[in-house]
Amino acid sequence: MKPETLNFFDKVYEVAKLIPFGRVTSYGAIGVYLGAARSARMVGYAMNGSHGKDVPAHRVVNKKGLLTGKHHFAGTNLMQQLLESEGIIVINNQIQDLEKVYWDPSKEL
DNA sequence: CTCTTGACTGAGG
DNA sequence: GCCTCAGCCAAGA
Repeated sequence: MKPETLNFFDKVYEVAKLIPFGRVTSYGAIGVYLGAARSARMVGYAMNGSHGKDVPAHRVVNKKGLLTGKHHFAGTNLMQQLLESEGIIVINNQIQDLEKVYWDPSKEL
């Protein structure tokens, strides 16, 4: 693994791991923190490799608090249940009180 | 190098 | 509120 390869994907995992319990963030927010503000899609794409790692991908949602990535989880509502187990209310694939649970790495770190 | 694919986002109808 | 379009950028074929 060359140092140059230690970039996007790994950084995404690092940030994801730093998400506090009971909080969520958006792909775009992570992208901004990584210096790739326009690469929100890449963040999500990177999450594809988050499997097998201790990356809480369920804490990463789109900017509207919508669980757009839930289809990548095993069950139909696994992602939602994981979030609810952390005290986050999710209704119809959308996070409630998003402002209260939102965590922006570019501001919190 | 070119083309396709996205777990995105914002603007417009 | 819903749907569509366009811009964005990295990785893989």
